[in-house]
Amino acid sequence: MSNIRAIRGMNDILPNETPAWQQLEAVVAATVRGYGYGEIRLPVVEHTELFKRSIGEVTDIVEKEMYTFNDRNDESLTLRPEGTAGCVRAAIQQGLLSVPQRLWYAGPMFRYERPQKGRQRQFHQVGVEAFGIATPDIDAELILLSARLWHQLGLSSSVTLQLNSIGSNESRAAYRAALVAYLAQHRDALDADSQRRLESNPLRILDSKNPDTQALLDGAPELSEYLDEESQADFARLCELLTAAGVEFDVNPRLVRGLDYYNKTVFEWVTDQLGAQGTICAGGRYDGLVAQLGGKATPGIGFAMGLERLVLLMEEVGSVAHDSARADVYVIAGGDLAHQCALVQVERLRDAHAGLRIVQHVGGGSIKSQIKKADKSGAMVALIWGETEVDEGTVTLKPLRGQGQQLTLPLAALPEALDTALSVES
RNA sequence: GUGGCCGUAGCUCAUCAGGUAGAGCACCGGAUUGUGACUCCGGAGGUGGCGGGUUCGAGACCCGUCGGCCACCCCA
Repeated sequence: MSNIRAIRGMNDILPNETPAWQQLEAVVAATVRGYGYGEIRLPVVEHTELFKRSIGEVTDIVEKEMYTFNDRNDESLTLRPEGTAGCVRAAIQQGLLSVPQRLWYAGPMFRYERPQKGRQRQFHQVGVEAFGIATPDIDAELILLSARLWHQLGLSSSVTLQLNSIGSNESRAAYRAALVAYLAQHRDALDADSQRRLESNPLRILDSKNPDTQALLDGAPELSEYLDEESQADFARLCELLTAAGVEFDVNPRLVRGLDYYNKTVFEWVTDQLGAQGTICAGGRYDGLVAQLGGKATPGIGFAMGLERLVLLMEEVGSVAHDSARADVYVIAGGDLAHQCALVQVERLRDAHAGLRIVQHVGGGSIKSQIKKADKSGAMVALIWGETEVDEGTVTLKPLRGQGQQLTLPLAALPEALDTALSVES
């Protein structure tokens, strides 16, 4: 019958792709460390209720994109569609919020969406969250951190920062009413999706891609006119700090968020090099979320970035440092006895040369075919044990790149000879 | 959930008025006795995504289904 395939939208990341991921992950880990953020590791599965209460009941994520199921105890569980909710839950539950906290995490997220470029059903995010700091200096810090990441990854010239403030819940509610009032007068001019959102989530109409809808919005009330004083002041301060730090940004008054918990600062890093899924990183403030999930009122702010999209972008701009070699040294043996002898010596070599990639040929075959494998492995040198070498207690060192000469030497001389061979050839 | 394009060897792709498939790369072996890269020779590998239909006959036409890509939508 037909073979079992991976689940749609849940991709294998193959050995030729993992170096880019490792590169990305290493840069992220080093950068967040440099800002004093601590890593937190969170479950992939949470109570469904957590996401309903944080993301919002009427969002698309909760309504139609979550992997929700009942466990054997008949409890409704959900594969996390994003990381902030779980992070906040853990911070409350583990009592991390009595002092300001800077946290980060990485891992797979799950959303039932139609797969396309830069969008899959299991995808990976890195999230960075800061709790207990209400002032906009932390907003600036997070954005500077993200900007540094792009710099480290060679992506700075490929991304731009979109910035906005969506204000307090009260000011946003007032704006929402005004927007609905305006759009309701022009209901017929709205596209079908926007008409539907008029009831469910009118602010989302602001970032509609429909040109007619966007044109209609030109005459609509502006969110910025409804901002409360504090939000205005904080946003101005944030802009000031970013400018002082030399971070360029575009204020986009129609930038909103698809998750309900955001307030005040929202931002997105976008690129035009990935097609339709151009947001590589997005976040904002969520001052009400901790209290909403049962914790003591604590301000919060954070962002998440999509690792698949970042890897795509890194490949797009050629900032992936790929080295095709899988080995530094390839070990060849002629016959079982020689293989056994080589096996022992190679383990000693690994003791002495930690970090060196030593691949020992297995599965037999002629010396010729083994040398072919050695060549294809990308190794700089081959070590050969044949009958002669075993009898004489020697080993043959054959350089595979450059014009070094092959030589047979006593085992005791091998470590040093290997060092020189590798340093000369590299 | 909607739409467009697509689904032939491991990979990239071809072929043909519909008559039961080919190339390049990769892989394996050989070109005298234990030595790669270049070259030459040879070999293996496909129930043409899956199921049904039309036909004397289908990979080629039709329908369905699954999958892929892109876009809508959504969002990281």
